[in-house]
Amino acid sequence: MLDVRRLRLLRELAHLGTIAAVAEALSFSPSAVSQQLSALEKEAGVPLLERTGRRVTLTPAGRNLVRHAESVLALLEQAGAELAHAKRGLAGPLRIGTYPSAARAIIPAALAELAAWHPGLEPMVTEVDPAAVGAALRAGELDVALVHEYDLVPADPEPGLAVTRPVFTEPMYLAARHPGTVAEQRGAPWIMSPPGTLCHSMAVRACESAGFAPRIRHQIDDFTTVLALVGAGQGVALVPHLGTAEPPPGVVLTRLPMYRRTRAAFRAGAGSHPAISAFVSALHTAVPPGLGGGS
Amino acid sequence: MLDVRRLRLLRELAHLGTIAAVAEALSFSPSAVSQQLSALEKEAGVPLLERTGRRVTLTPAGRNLVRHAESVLALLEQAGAELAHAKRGLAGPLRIGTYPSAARAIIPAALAELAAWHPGLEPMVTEVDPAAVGAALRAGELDVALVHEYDLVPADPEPGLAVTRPVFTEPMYLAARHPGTVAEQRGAPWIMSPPGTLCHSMAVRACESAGFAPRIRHQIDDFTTVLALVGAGQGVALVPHLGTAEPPPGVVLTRLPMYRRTRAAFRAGAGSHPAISAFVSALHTAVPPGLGGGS
DNA sequence: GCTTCTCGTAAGCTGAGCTGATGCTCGACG
DNA sequence: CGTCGAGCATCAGCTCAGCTTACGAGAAGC
Repeated sequence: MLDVRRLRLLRELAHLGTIAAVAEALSFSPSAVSQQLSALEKEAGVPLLERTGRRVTLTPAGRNLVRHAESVLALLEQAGAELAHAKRGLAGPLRIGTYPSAARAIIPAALAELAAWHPGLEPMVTEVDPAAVGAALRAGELDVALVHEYDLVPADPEPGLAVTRPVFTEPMYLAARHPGTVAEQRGAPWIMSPPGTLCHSMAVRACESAGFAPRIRHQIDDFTTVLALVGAGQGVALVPHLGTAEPPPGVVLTRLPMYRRTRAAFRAGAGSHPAISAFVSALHTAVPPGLGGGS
Repeated sequence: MLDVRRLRLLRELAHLGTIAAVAEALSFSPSAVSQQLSALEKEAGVPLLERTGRRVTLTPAGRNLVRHAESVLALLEQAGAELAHAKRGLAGPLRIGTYPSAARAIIPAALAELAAWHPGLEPMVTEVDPAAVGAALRAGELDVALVHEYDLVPADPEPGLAVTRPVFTEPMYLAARHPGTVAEQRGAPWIMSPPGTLCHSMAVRACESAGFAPRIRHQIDDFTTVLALVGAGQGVALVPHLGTAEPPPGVVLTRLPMYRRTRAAFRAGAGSHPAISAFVSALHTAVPPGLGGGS
């Protein structure tokens, strides 16, 4: 019988690419991961890893095994969730990951709602880098996390994870010193999130679909700072609704026909976990009027 | 994350009823099983076992968890099977369980067939009590086993196991000193297998459906002995075709409109294991003409 | 009442699996 | 072309999960 702990390591390897990263994610030493994967190969009887250069790649048999591992882990997750259903009175820690603007705008109300219904639950919120959310969920460091996606940036579903329908949908705004459209900002300096983030891709694609490549001057992630810079005449930016609370004087927001959708993500199979579904309903209740769920 | 080894113990407990039996089946000490199940309950956070008198029963939550455990174990089995597919050249041991008459009649030819196609395979045949076959398969002592069922005795599908379509179907015969029907043997002494066996239930029900309760004189399992007793005038009996090779002088066999079907059984998920499917095809090829597969 | 069967607990030991150190190989860079 | 760093494998050593053995308690059967 294949060892599930080892299958988990293999799955992480498939996602993270290197043994060192797997070790980092699960807080082991790389040596331990290497040993366990060797043991897994031995019990499989088939080579699963291939040393290519100074990294390892999965063989086709390995990738196939990862597919099965995903199913097994999801099933175990589901079993755990049903077990939690049987418990009377939800209790214990619930580790929540979120991105900054949601943390400010939605999370407090959602936690209050959650505490009202399930006083035994101990929610623990962590602000996490959206890019690392998947790994943190899979590694078991988080139970549920808020993730977002943009109209222009298709969110590829991460294997091993599942998401809810959108919890809320915000319109995007062009933040500038005067009202206008994106196309009219062809020559203006832009303020964007650092490359590699979803926000960055979204803004670049918005400009491209308006027919130009943006001239990027500042790379800032925090929308409050972004708006301050816009107010200081340093450029223009795209900000989602949650980032527009109290715009500084001089900043004009023009609503655009673009949206950012926020969903809750969790390990596949954990969707029926009572604590997670309770949190998701609390989220839905806590959404400020005007930001309907959308689909 | 729930521990799969422990889930396996829980599943065995659901089937076998007592911790001692589980320990026996998996060659542990009862203490070890008890400890592991306690640990499982602790990580589940819900009571799974209930002490009732001097045994334990599963709580509803426990039974539900067993359902999930079955799925997980089947999935792991399937993953192992696909892994074996990736191996070039089937090799290694294949532990086969069988009941006596099949062992004599079918197994030798099937093994020859199997060896011709897969010389690397090392089949190991064990004659096992049909009642214990399920436990032996689940405990991993056997990989595949021949099991049979009778027209009159519905075989309830054992959870955690799967069976093939019938490999062959034998007619049943009435063995007596003179040709005749079952109904005509109302007053005769009967020779049957010991109570608790499928053969026994089958014979009793055959008599009942002919309108009488049989007078049982001898309880013998081995069909060669049974026929010898019939020849010695000790009674009449029902024997399947495979039990009728070389009937002793004086014994007359009358074919009945009743059948015994033989199938191969294995752990759920293992049906796609190449060694098992190879054995099953070898079985089909080795079936003597006249005993078509049936359905 | 005594025996027998069952499960649970305690104590002690063994081995799976972890860490940390070391060495090798491959790619990047001056 | 040599050096350096990143990444993986291997080895030695230690720790703890989990096994066995021993014992006790409670329930059924004679």
